[in-house]
Amino acid sequence: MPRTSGSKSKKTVRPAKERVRAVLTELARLYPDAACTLDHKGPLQLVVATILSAQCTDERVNKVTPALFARFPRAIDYAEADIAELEEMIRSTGFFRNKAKSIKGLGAKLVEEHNSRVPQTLEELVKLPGVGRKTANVVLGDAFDTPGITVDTHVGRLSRRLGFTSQKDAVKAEFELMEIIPQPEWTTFSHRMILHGRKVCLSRKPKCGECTLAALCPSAEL
DNA sequence: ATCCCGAGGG
DNA sequence: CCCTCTGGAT
Repeated sequence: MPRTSGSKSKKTVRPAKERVRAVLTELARLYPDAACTLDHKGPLQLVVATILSAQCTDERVNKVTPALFARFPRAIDYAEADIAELEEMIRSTGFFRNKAKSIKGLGAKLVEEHNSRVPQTLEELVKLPGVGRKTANVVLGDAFDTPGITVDTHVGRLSRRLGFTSQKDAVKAEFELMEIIPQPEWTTFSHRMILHGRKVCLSRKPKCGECTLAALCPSAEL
């Protein structure tokens, strides 16, 4: 079915290719070693850490995961976990009841349907309890080396400020970004945008004065 | 008061 | 589309 002229879907004006390239180059210079900042070993720990990271800083997640991973090393351990104990161990990350239920359900589903392994496709990952598109992309990129753009709060905000997209919807933004960012750079792009969002392009008070992307940024206020 | 690497449900 | 779930930091 062809798209009719009356479509109300908003299409972001595509940014100039040279400007996109210049932003990517500067991000690479600023954050050459950008990588996942959630402490983890292996896909299972990464999924759990990423579920915990919802509306919570990575720093705080990293404070609860050592004890958590030691207490529940395998998928079956989460599946059999006492929900109250699990809740208590992750309480400080917020949304602890939802997260505990998700993680226990995650363990159960991995055992029952995935041979206790974390699946490696977006479609399967998204069907796991507590795993949405953002979490799935993190796992694909950081555990399975599959390119993916993780549109979290930072990537969404910075992409809009940079004029890379106007979409507030994370999935729409992700698709628009995939069209302007070369695929091999999707994962590092996400990490670099997140780091820049945490250090410079802050949500409330962006530090445009000390931002080396300001000359390339249509939202910069100096 | 607002934000942090969201997801699920109505 | 909206709302709710939660604690910690600024």
